Amino acid sequence: METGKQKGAPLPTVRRLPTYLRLLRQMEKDGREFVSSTAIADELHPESIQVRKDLAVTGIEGKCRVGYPVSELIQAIEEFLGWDNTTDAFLVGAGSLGAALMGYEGFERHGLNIVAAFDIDDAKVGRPLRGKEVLPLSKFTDLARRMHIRMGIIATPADAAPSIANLMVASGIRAIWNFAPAKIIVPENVVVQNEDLSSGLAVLSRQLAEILEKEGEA
Amino acid sequence: METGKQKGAPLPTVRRLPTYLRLLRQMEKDGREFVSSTAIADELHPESIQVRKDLAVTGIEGKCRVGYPVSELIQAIEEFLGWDNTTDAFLVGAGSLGAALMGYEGFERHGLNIVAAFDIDDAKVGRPLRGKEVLPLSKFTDLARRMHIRMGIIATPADAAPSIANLMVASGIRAIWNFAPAKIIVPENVVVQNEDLSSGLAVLSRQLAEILEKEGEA
DNA sequence: TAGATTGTTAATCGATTAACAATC
DNA sequence: TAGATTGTTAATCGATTAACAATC
Repeated sequence: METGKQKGAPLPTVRRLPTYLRLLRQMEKDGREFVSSTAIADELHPESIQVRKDLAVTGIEGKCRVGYPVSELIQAIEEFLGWDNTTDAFLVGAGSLGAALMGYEGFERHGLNIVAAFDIDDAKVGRPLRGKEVLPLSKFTDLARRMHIRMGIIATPADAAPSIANLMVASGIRAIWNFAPAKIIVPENVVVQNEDLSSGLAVLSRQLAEILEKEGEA
Repeated sequence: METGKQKGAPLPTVRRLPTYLRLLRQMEKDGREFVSSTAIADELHPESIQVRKDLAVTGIEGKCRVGYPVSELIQAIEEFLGWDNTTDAFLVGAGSLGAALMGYEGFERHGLNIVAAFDIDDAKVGRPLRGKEVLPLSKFTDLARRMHIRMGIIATPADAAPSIANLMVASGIRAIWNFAPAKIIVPENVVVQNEDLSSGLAVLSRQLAEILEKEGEA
């Protein structure tokens, strides 16, 4: 019996896998059967050694002088990420961000299927959002239980996020994708991925300030 | 004369600064004048030492037995990130993601002002998006030059992203916030921040798969 | 065979965490 | 003073990169 998270693949590796997957699918479509780590690196990062280390987590072995079998690699990455089966998800917050997420075509390729959207605002309930009816929040728990929903997406304003998270946990949700800039607290057996836009903007703003500063000096 | 990026603050620290900023602004509103690293850590992460290390990059010194001056810290973080002045940005791609970004209220607090949206699709041009008219892509360069726009946001489908990036660079844009899942190539004096949703989803999916697997075994 | 490529083992690098002296 | 808190210096940890033997 293990306690805590048993060390699997490094997190940065997991984050890079979707990029490999995208490239590999393109290559498969182009009829390519094998690809070397250097060929992948040429397209994505400069270092092939990182590609080999990353791909090692899938368990797929490459062939000397030939490279990795493209189709097997695709399958293995999908399986590793749990993207080989579709995961149904409920989304809360039928605002513009919610609409964008509902409409994102890429998710189906990632095994994600947002089956329903909920909102606490009666004005939004009942109206269709991206072809699906927006449901009242009061129906969340019952539906989530009946449909065995495991994943929840929070696209509400920040102040609503903590209580929505509680609702999700109470409804049997085990993974929460949180787009609200708020801390949410969940039990040990629930996982959270925070998607905070301001982090990325901070990095970009800082870098922009740096290059402009440098040029100002020069 | 330095070549390459001169080592500033660690990237993870920069990514955490907006979270501190949010908390500090709340505390300022509550009338708090000083805050200790342990008090911040209690709200955000478990370790106060990381807070102290992170805040050190701002140059603000705390007082023993008292903590850090809240208002000074807010100002210093804003200045560090270049959020003390407003940055005007152009957005390309007037789809649902573009609409969500245009409408995100949080950006004004981060010194970001999306002043115009562009689209290559004539059907979208002319119609208002979040209160601003959508302009034809053909006007991008001229307007960007005249308004001295430094930041561009790509919210187009993946296949359009590389050429939009080229357009932005040619128009004097120096920082690109890329929401399309595509690699874009820019010259050395331009910075890019890729915001790839699939990375976050990969982490979440993998973790969900792990906990469900673990329970299945148990 | 020669050479390209993988995968393993070791070295480096950077960030986090720990220890502790300094200070009010 | 005693104790809380900072900031510095050192230790640990984890990821990336390098070196190189194994293989086809």
